Amino acid sequence: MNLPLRPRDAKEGTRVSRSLGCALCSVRERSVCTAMHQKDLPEVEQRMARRHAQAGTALMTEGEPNETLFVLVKGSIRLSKQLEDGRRQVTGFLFPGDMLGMRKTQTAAYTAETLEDSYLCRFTHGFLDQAAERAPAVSDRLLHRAQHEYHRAQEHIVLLGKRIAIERVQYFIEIVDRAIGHDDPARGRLVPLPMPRQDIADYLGLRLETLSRTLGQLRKQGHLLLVNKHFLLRAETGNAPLI
Amino acid sequence: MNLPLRPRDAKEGTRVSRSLGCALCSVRERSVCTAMHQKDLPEVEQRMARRHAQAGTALMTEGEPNETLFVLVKGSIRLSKQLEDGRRQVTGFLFPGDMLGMRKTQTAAYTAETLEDSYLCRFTHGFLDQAAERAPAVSDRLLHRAQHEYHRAQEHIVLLGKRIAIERVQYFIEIVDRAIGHDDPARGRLVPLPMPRQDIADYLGLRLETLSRTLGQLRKQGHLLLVNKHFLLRAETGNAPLI
DNA sequence: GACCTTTTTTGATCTAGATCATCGAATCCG
DNA sequence: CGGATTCGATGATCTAGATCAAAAAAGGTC
Repeated sequence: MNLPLRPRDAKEGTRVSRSLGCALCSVRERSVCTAMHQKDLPEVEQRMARRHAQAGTALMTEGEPNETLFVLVKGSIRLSKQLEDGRRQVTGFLFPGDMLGMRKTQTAAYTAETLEDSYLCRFTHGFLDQAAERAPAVSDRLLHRAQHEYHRAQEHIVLLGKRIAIERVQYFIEIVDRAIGHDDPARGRLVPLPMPRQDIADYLGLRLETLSRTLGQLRKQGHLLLVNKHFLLRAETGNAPLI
Repeated sequence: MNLPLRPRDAKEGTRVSRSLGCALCSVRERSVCTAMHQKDLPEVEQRMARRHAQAGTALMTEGEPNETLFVLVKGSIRLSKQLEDGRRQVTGFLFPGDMLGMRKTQTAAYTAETLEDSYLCRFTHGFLDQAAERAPAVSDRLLHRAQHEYHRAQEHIVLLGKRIAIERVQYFIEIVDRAIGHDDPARGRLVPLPMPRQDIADYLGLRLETLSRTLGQLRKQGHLLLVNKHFLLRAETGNAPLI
């Protein structure tokens, strides 16, 4: 089978990212930037910092202060919280268009780390406050995204509180598929899984072994095809098994 | 034992609520209102609606539009989400000072119902937008509370994903104790539980029977004293068992 | 107060998923 | 390239909490 390569080539990424101004940004309509006045974009471009972050970069650390808002342009981020005794819960994943650090905080509630080489735009909250004064839609946009995160968290709560293992795994694949998006029709139903199995298990409240067994079960039942560690192919919804 | 009565008498409640203006409101500093200009309070008082809601009133329904922001002044609220097949997950509880409906929505993500007779202040989002233009702190306040809800949801995710039954129950008592607060020193470590056991179980991702057994276990071990269905007395932290 | 309904507690048993253990497959690196 | 290391899959067994069943309390009603 001919696998599409993940577009993670750093050099190409850099070029693309630098060549596109805000006006052409692929995630503009999902982020705060959409709320800023068109005429302010040049200043926005000047005041914000574009940043390439290698896989594994901590953007925010539980318990430490955070001063900046990040807009994830390309890549993916893992959010997690640590228990006193070392148990770790992954509380969410962020994909292109998602934002991080909607509000300045003294002690961040969670840790955020890139899962793969990623591109981000950074804004200081000082700049955002100014922007909000000129365009009140900026505040609304931040509130909108915060609310959105809250609703995702509530779905996660339902998942952990009420769903059995196989439902959790299916729902997770659904989420990633929707988040990474059908914007590329050539991609078909190929779902990328940029995170290791342990992260998925820690997100789903399952042990690694249970996740592995459940994925195996879904594969045997023809619901999906595990292409490799980082890609799976979903079967058509309904009952047409793959292969 | 001499139990303090729950202050749920509707007539008394009404009198208290009506006699206090915003300036004397017990939850003002926790809600949006703290962000409004002092001189605007008379208009705020005129434009908002005070409301007494009986136990069991639905303030917001999953899937239906919501136009108003509520500030809970007295009482408690249950937030829940329903699965297709009827399974229900309680996603949160609100206590005095908490807010609901930070943003106007076409389809609410969850249902909110009062657990006991409660007092609320209602604001239309139209009014809030005006207030935000005059005082930008209003927007920030809403964002702050939305963020706060998100962080609570993340704690809930950790609870459901990583904690065992006894930890969940202890953590829940801790939350309620902190939320309903130590503002009344005479109350001591008496924790009110305004919700039925089934709601607590549905919040904790446990079956009713498991919750009941776990509470029994904590009681036997001397960590708490079940005073009656709606009140329990916590032992001092550490190891001094009650009784 | 006696009767009925609802809520909570307690008991007996079962099972989904955890835990422990091993093996195979990628990935890394000199 | 080959050995080391990390990551994922699979097998055997165990257990926390679910499920099924029933009794005991707590409320409500006439």
